[in-house]
Amino acid sequence: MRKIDLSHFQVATSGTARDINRRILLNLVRRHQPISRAGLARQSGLQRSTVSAIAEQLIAEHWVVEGATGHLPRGRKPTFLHLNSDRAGIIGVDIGPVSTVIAVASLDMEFAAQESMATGSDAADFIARLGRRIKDLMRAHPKGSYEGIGVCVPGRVEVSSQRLTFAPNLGWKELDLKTPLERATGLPVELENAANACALAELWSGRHPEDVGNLVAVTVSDEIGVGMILNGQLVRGSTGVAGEFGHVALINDGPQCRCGNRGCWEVLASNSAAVRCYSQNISVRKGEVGSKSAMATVAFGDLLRLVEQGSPKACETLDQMAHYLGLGIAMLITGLAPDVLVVVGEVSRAWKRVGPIVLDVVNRRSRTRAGTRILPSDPESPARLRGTIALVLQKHLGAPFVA
Amino acid sequence: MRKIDLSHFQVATSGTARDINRRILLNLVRRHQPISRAGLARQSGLQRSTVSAIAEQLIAEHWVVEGATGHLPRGRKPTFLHLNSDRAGIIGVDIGPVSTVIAVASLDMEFAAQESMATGSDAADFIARLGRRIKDLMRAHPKGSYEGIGVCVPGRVEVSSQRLTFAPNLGWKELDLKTPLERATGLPVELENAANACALAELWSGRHPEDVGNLVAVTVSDEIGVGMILNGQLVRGSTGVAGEFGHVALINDGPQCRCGNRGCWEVLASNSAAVRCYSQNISVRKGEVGSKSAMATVAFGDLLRLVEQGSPKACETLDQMAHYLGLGIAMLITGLAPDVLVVVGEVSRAWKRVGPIVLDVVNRRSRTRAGTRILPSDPESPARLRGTIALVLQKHLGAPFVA
DNA sequence: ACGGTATTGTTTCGGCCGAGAACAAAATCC
DNA sequence: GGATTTTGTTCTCGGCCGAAACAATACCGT
Repeated sequence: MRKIDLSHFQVATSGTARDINRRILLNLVRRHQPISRAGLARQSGLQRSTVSAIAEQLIAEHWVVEGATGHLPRGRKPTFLHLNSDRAGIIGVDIGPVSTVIAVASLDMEFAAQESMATGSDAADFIARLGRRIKDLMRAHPKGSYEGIGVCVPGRVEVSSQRLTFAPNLGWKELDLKTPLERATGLPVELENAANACALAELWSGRHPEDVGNLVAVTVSDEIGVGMILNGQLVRGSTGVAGEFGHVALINDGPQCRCGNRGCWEVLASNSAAVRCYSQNISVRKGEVGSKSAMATVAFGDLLRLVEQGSPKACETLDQMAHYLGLGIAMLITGLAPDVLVVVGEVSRAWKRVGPIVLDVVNRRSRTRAGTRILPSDPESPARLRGTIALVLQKHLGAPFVA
Repeated sequence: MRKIDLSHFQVATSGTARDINRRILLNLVRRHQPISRAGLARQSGLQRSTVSAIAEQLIAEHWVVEGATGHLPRGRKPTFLHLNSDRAGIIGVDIGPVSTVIAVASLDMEFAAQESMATGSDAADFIARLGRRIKDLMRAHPKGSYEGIGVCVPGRVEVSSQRLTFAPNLGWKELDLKTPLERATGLPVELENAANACALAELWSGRHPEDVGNLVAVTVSDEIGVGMILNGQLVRGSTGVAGEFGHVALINDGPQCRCGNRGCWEVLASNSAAVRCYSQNISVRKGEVGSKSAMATVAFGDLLRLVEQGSPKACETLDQMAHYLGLGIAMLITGLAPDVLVVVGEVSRAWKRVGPIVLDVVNRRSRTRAGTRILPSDPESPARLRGTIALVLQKHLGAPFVA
């Protein structure tokens, strides 16, 4: 039960009931399609007359379409309803430190096109180029209409103004991406942090059969980000800085983190932490401590390849990374007890090796396992990008804001 | 924006709009009383006619009463509306390991009576005694009617069945308190974990001028519990086991915790941790390591008294406890970025000493302070008990569940 | 003193919406 | 071919909000 926020509430008007039931039916169609009007009435508890009226609206707006007629042992044939996934397209933009991916998806979250461009350090220039690329992409993939643009960034987004407030990896700070992009494209823009986007992707794309209301996404790259969905909705904190569990110190007197602390989860279990650890490992071997050349040559992808080839040093490094990953994950599970925890990032490619170690640590660490399923994100499917689509999708499929 | 849970949703009926607006108006009366109907219309954005209709209902049900008429420079005198705090009473029950407190409160969360009884280890006997005491208390304080009973326990409550599933301190396990108590008293019973109750207490009792939507309560006793309110609502996790941050390991190779881990926050910063530390401290002094007699004599309250008297050993112990408290609080602030974090428990009595240490640790630890205010709970006002009242109150004042 | 004006609270009407019942349509079974 | 069953539509009723008109008070300036 939520407390009503008296500085930001929404009264009910005569159209509120319709809005609520409309969204419920749209979700039921999405989940159970193909489904008849009578089926919807059974599933929802609404009267068939009400369902028919709402269905008529949804069909008129092309959200759903009538499909084949079904077949029953008795009685009149039902006409099935489907979600009209081609009603409109959604643009997803995943801004990374070096390159930015732009994609077109349909309402069923399937991608129709995908291309990438350099990010660059000049923010104004980037926004201009991005706007042009998006317009070109829309022209190349005519979809009838476009619902909006979802954007994710590796940084923090201020929750009310939707401004980017903190993105050390991009070299920008205090930037308004939303307004110029909306002006350039004429579409509504939704901005979100990358880890949060991953959490949304898992929430909305049907990998989990039953509905999960509590889900945590851990993104592992050169940073560690955490996106939390609790009570079925994203937790942003009042200022948008929630989820910085990557900067919780897990051990005393650990390595120095760039946040100023020592022993942060991020400085122990991120990709760059693994690379640093590996470099030191082999440098020590070769007696060239601090050698810049050795440290610069290995990327995290290389390390994973070395593990596949059976390099003992690389395996040792990865196992240690997995151990530290487990420590942080154990913290999240004991504290938040989600139904599902997904690990996103290149490590998920080596989950056959990493997974058991993480699970072992978590089992030893968290008293009440809380039944959390720990899953690697599908490495083939772009989690962040799917999240940007979900970001736009939830405006239509999410629960309406009332009271 | 919340995702609609298709296995547990609520369609809108013709009465839904009224329910929503009614709750909003009731909250506005609570916040801004005394307030006229026209004032409510301005605050809510509803039409005066709608406000009048709803006000008529609320007055008929004695939720609000008409009070004095106001005075304006021009125009008709407004008739002020007040919350009728004596409409009904609420019973609050705070079950502790040794004693249980029962109280009667009015709708404005003011206590009219308060008494305590022994808890005991026989659960069935306890429930029977509790039921009798509540009925006696209601007879002694006739309130017209009673809205319900709020109960908090130092343990975990399964979220759907409202059964007590885990309460090591009480010696009970897997117990249904709700059903027998409802049968005995004829009132609806709401059961909740103690830390969650404290969080609710802070959320609903007007210590915070603006509405806070993100709030964390840390209860420090012989255990450490965390109650989280994010996006304006309690986070229980799907099984009701969220908030066990007390069992996150903050240092490597710390003392053994009874949960099986080492170095848990709870084993470092709880009252019993401080007592253990102090006992070891003075035992070492006196050369009687492990002496049971020395360890048994000191309670945490005694330790606080010794601090007040300026005992160096006691001060040292408390400072260390404060340091570890700060470590855990820093974790919560970096991860959850709440607006407010309240510390509940006997330590809050020594906040003048503890507070600065906690603040210092948090400032050094959390990169983005997120503007979280860290407050001690008022030691005089029973936080857990206030929470049990809030538990019942929110059924009427909380946002309705739709979609 | 008296009309003008501002404000509050009520009344009335129109429109939206869901509930429910009746009805038409369509298919199967006996 | 009629009984039965299921689907989908139509129609009426009651609940509710929005808007506007109206009644009830006050104060102010002349």
